[in-house]
Amino acid sequence: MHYSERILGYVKRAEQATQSAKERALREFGLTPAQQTAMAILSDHEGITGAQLARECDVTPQTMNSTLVRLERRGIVERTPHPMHGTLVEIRLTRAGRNLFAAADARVAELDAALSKSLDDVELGTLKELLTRIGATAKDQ
Amino acid sequence: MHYSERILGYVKRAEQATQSAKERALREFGLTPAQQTAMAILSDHEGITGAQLARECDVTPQTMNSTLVRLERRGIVERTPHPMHGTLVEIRLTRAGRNLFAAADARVAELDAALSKSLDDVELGTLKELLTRIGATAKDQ
DNA sequence: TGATGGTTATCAGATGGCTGATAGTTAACA
DNA sequence: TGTTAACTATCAGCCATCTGATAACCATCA
Repeated sequence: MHYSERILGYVKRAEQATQSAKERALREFGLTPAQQTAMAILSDHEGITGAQLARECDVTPQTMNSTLVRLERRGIVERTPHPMHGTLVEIRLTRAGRNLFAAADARVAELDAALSKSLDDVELGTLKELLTRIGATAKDQ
Repeated sequence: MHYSERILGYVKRAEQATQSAKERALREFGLTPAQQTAMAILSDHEGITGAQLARECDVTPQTMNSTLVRLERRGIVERTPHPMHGTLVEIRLTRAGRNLFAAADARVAELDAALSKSLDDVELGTLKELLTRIGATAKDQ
């Protein structure tokens, strides 16, 4: 199989194109795709820890920590030591963070809708299913 | 649409899982996915320039340059000034680079075959087509 | 001829991802 | 009780990627 026809390449190219579109959409908010993803999880899980957030975003705790440092510097999230547990640090969106997220997420939702419109409903479901299956297979390798 | 059901996320997760599998497969050769991709193009395009290689790999010339610096340091590629054109630099795999690529690419082909086996032939074709379409739509955004 | 614009290579600096390592905390159990 | 195992946070360093900037070169055409 020539490398240009490998499924690995198809997935890679599609991801590059879609994430790049997401990056362009987020630029006006000063956010990167990774930051927006972390904020989306945070908006659903008040007071989550960094390690849990990393698992939800499917990155390492170290990667998540570096993202959080940047978001904290800008006053988008705040980290407070857990009241009972000595090691844990609870993470929350600040008020400014919630406002920024609401605006940015609406823009991302708009992009996602535009992407989805290039496929009909059946195709969209098929694509999600096939991507899930091939992702699961990859994890077993 | 809740963020967990967005097509952006499905593509991202699948890419992360498959590229991570590729990274694990390449580790024994001391190569990263980006390096292997550049070597694959080089093996097909003897004497290509950095800018052309960047376009083929769909990255910026700067990104490709940093990858080439690393490959050159390890004696995997060589860069020689174009005989006629003053600015251009021709890039080639060295003999060692060709040998390394042959071994590493066989391993990647094996991984790709394993991933492909989780789908039947029709599904594989469908996946490629849908990924191509959604990627093209993303580029228009 | 010479100026303009497009291409190439490459430096610098930021971000996000990884692995490896360290230190502290908690929980479980012999 | 004390030790061990697991988890958490975080530092350091590497790689890949981007944007922005610079310098050199080439081609075209007024």
